[in-house]
Parts: sequence; structure tokens; C-alpha cells
Amino acid sequence: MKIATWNVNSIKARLDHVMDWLQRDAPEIVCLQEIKCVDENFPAEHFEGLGYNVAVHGQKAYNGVAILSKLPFDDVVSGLAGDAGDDQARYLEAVVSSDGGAVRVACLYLPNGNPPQSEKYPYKLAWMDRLIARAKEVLAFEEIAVFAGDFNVIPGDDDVYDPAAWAGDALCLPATRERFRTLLNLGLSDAFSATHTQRHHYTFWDYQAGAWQKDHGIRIDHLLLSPQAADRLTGCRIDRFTRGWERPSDHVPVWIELDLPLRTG
DNA sequence: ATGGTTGGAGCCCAA
Repeated sequence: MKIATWNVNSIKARLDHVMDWLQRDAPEIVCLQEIKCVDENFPAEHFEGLGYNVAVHGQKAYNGVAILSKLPFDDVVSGLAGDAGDDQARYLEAVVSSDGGAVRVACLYLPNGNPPQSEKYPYKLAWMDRLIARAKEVLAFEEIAVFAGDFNVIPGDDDVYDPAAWAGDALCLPATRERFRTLLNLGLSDAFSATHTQRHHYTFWDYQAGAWQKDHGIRIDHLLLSPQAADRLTGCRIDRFTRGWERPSDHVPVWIELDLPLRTG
């Protein structure tokens, strides 16, 4: 089964792209970020027409996440625990299941955190601490689980075209990378790193300064797998071709293939 | 080139 993640930078602006991409190889589960709309305005009927069930956690203008699944799901959790005052829509979790088994999917849009001198950076770090706490809980279930999304973390210097230019950025700072490594040290595997030895594969290219044409990219969209999920991993791909489409998202889809007996219908 | 572009808001903010 295929599980994908894609920061679409507005589902309204990107609906045609997402529909075209979904019909290429029909991933069973899709995590979308930066839908930038309230739940009522999410174009669920378009995806339902392709056979997807839909869960949405949106807000006006900013952020917003959604899960599409060809299999039924339950146990939907909207929002990341640990800060009752946080009203940013950045986390959605669901358990997708069939009579062949179940997989827990967490769709996340981790805060960017720039500029680091602002209040946005401590918010990012606190959000990461909350994610670490949730990951500990999920790992204790010993289930097939996937944390997928825009992590806004450049894990290492091999994941950015110019490490020196990004060294002081909130996506690279030591406190950011330390927390990302904590997620890995809990037992989560980065699906892309687990299946590739080549470096400098990117998932985001800025709209500005011809970044795409110059391949000035960064790898910030990740799928982190529980040990039970990693045991089933057979592949991971980055669909860079969508970045060359007309009026693209600045992010491209990343997807994994798991050897799972889950069945649709 | 201390620049540049996109999206959603509503005459700037976030990325």
C-alpha cells in the first residue's frame, strides 16, 4: 500500500494538480498540509468521487491538514495534545483499517519557526516537544504507525543545497535538529534515508530567485515509521516532477510503499 | 542583486 504526504500550499489553488496526481498511481492514503481553508470549504466531494474517505482539520487562511484514505478509518484525533491554547491547525491522526490489519497515520505540519529571534521559534521547539511526547505514546502501542508531513526540519547538511547559507535558519538550527534526532532515537525511521544512499534529494524549492531552475532545494517533507511499519517498508519516492508543473506548490509529494495486506472494498 | 515569488487575506502576513 502507498502512503503519501504533500504540502499543497492551498488546496483551492492546487485542486487540479492534486486530482491529476492522485489519478497517476492512486495512493491508498494521502496526508495533505497547508490546505489553507476551513473544514466546510475543503473540496471533499472531489476526493470522495475518486473513492477516498476524508478527514479535515482546517482553519482560515493559514495551516490546515487533511487525510484522504481509500480504506475506512476511525479514532480521528484533531490537534496535537499538550497546549490547550494552541489554535493552529497542524496535526491530524487517524487509524486506517480493513480486515487485513490497521495502520495509524499522523498528518503533521510542523511550525516553520522563522525568524529564530521571534516568538515563532520557541513555539516551534515547544511543538516539537509535544510531538515527541505523542510519538512516545504511539510507539508504546507497538503498531504499524507513520508520521507524515512537512516537518520544516532539514535533518543534515546533505539535505540542503548550501548548508552554510541555511546554518542560522530555524529549519537547521541545532535545537531543531536535536529534537528531530530525538524522534529518530525513540525508534522512528526516516523512510527516505532508510532506502537511499544518494544525498541531495529535495522536497521543497522556494518560489524565489529561480531556486527550482538552479536545484536550490531542501529536504523537509518526511515519513517517519514505527519499527512495525519500517519492517514492511519496500520503497520511498519523491515525485519531483510536480514542481515543474504550471503554478506548482513549492513542495512535492513524497510517498512510501508498505507490504501490507490491507484491502479496499 | 541583502534580492526574489506565491497564496490568502483585505491595503500586509506567512512562507
